[in-house]
Amino acid sequence: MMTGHTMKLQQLRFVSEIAKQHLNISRAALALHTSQPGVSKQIRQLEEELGVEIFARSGKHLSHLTAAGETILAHADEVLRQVSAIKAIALEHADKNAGTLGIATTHTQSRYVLPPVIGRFIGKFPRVALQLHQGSPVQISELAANGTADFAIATEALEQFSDLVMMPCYYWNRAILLPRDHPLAAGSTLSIADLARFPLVTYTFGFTGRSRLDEAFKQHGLAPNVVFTAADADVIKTYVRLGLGVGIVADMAHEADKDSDLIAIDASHLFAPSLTSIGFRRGMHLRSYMIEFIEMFAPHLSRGVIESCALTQNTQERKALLAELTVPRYADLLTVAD
Amino acid sequence: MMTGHTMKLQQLRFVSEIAKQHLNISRAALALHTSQPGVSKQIRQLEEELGVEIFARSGKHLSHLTAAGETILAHADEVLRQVSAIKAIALEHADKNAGTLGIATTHTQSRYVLPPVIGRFIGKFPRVALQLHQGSPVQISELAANGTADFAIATEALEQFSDLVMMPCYYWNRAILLPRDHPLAAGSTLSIADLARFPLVTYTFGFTGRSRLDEAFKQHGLAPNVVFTAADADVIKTYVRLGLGVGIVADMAHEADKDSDLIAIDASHLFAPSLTSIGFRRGMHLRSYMIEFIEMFAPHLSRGVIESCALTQNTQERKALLAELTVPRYADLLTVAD
DNA sequence: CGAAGTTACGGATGCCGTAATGATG
DNA sequence: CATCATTACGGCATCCGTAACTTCG
Repeated sequence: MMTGHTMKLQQLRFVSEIAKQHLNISRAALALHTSQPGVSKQIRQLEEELGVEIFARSGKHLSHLTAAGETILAHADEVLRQVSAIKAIALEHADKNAGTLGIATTHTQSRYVLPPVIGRFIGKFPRVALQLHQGSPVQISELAANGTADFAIATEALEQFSDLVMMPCYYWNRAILLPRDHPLAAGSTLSIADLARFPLVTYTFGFTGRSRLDEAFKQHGLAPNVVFTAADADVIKTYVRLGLGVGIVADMAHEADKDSDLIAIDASHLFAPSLTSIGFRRGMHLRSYMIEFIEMFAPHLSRGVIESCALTQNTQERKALLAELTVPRYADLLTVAD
Repeated sequence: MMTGHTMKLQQLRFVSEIAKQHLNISRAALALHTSQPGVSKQIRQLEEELGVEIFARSGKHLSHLTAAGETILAHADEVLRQVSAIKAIALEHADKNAGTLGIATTHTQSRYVLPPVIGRFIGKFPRVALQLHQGSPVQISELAANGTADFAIATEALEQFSDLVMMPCYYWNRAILLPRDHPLAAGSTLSIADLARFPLVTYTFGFTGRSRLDEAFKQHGLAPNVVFTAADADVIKTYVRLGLGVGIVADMAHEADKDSDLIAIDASHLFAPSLTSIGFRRGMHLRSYMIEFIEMFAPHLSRGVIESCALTQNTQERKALLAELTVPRYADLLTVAD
């Protein structure tokens, strides 16, 4: 018989993973829990069947994707997306209300914003196992993009991943936290210049809208004296309490009851608002409880809008869809929820 | 080890083909050149792996698709489209200018319209093997939809197939063909009523815009006396020459030189114009010579427009794209070509 | 020499085809 | 009883993992 060698899904997985692993077959094999030689051979078989090289070799290394490979990769990824959609659909129909939900997000979200949402969620979907992954915005994006998590929720650096569909959830701003005996606690309305005069304690760069903060100072030609940074507000508050400096945190992080020993001053007149978004892989099948989660988290995102976004290939169209939404501010969400 | 049973492309092919064959596994097996038991078993395995029934069984028959099956089918079809795109891409890169081009069309097109186009095409692409499939409009659609042909070119009944992307090529109308000694040959401008008074020879219903013709008579409350119908204009002309009646054929079918023994009268004032379109499977990868073929056939369709249409999922958007085109009349195409 | 890809080989999985069985109208 | 799906079974391809080889920096 002829060596018909009909294309296999595995082979497409291999192609995709090799590309994802920067053309390193060994890494790809590792990531897919299989052997290097197996991957290598399947790739060669696929290339033989297609009659085209997908990867260009220089010596014993894969140097780059060929032109054909570039295009094939895009289609292979699409195939894999569809396949995982099929699996998700099957789960959906096997049991609408059971499954898993992986959320990758930052400390701010998981510590302050998500608890009430997740509380309601597990109340309604007790048989959905929740996994919370915490990390930097970049890590979060990767977790969502590679399927470790279903959703990414964060404020910064998520738009870069073209594989992710991002939807706006709410605008928020900062709160200034002061010890009760701090000089600024007495003053009237705060200015950027006031802040620049004191040591500051805030988020590490890349976290929770830190870049917006820097912009504001820069616009006024001021250099903030940031003496301490942390990735999470709990740590920041601790150091504010020690008198190390003035805390600038997301307003979500201020808890009136537990932080009553600190003075909190709204700083929305000082900084441009930041936008927190939720994202998921393009073309991913959203299980119904996933959609409900989004609705709980961001009530202005309705099932219809979400599904349209999930299906729309074109980034421009998606933007148009989303532009019609009225995105709430976090403070307003709170009053509604209570 | 667990029986992991990873989903196979074959299984998706089976699902798709069974659905296409009206839920008849035997037919599907036949169509895919394999055995019924094999197909049956693979389907069960897939269903087992997914944990969902795709097909609902009533006794020993597949009665319908389950809800899950409906959705899964759509994704399976998409996977298969992508896979065939990958194959086409490979061919494309293996040799840009070699391959095959299957065109399914009617007699009118293949006999009168296509010859000059195909002449130019094989001049430019001598290493592309051309296959011309002839059939009724419905057959043509099926040939294109199931991949036997790459293109469908026809006037009627192509819009129904949601799997096909149709693009308008040209408007055309009818010519009246008369023997030189026919009474109508002497008269001035012809009317529908004139035609109704004589026996007519024209296309069989369902071919080459026949329905437009019937409409015109019906609008005037007239019943045409169609004494003979054929699927092709050559046959019609033959019978006109025998004096059997007045011929009504597509204007493309009138050849001034070869039909000089007949009187030809333009009938565009009597009938509404018909539109000939070219179509291909949605999402199909168009090889570059295929795009050039379309450009040769319908110069107003540029590569950019064609590719946009091929990629656009949404039917509405496609309509919008096409609405901006100026579709020429066949007669005008001729003068440009010469 | 270390890291990475390819070749060689053996075992086990699993696909497919033939034949037999069961169910349905 | 004819049609169609499922079960049973055996052969054969092929996929994968281990081990040895090669090539490049």
